[in-house]
Amino acid sequence: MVYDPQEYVEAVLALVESIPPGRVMSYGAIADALHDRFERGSARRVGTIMAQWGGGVPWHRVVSGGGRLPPGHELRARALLAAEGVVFRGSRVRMAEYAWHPGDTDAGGG
DNA sequence: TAGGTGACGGTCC
DNA sequence: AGGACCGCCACCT
Repeated sequence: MVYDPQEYVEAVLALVESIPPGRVMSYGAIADALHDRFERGSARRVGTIMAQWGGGVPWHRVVSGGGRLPPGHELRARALLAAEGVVFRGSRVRMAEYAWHPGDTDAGGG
């Protein structure tokens, strides 16, 4: 299996773009989902990728495992998510309701 | 080849 | 609810 870092980056970005509005995915969930097709990858790597090339995708739908928003973009992400109907639990997203993974329905927890 | 770095994740207080 | 600590891992220098 030939592994190219650039290819992994594209896969991450593609997966982020597939996240339905009003739904979120954690860095770890993304890494785990891609772990099926890439032997390399981790939540850390996904975070680094988002920091560098996340500008062209719905980055606000990617949050930490605990539903926390990306450092430096908390206000921005919060506003964007709120506009999509995401309800916050303090300063965190309620992962139990909004967590999404490939293959799941696009309907939210409601 | 070795060392530093970071949009993480879970635990402990 | 908030903050500090350690473990993890691939990428870059």
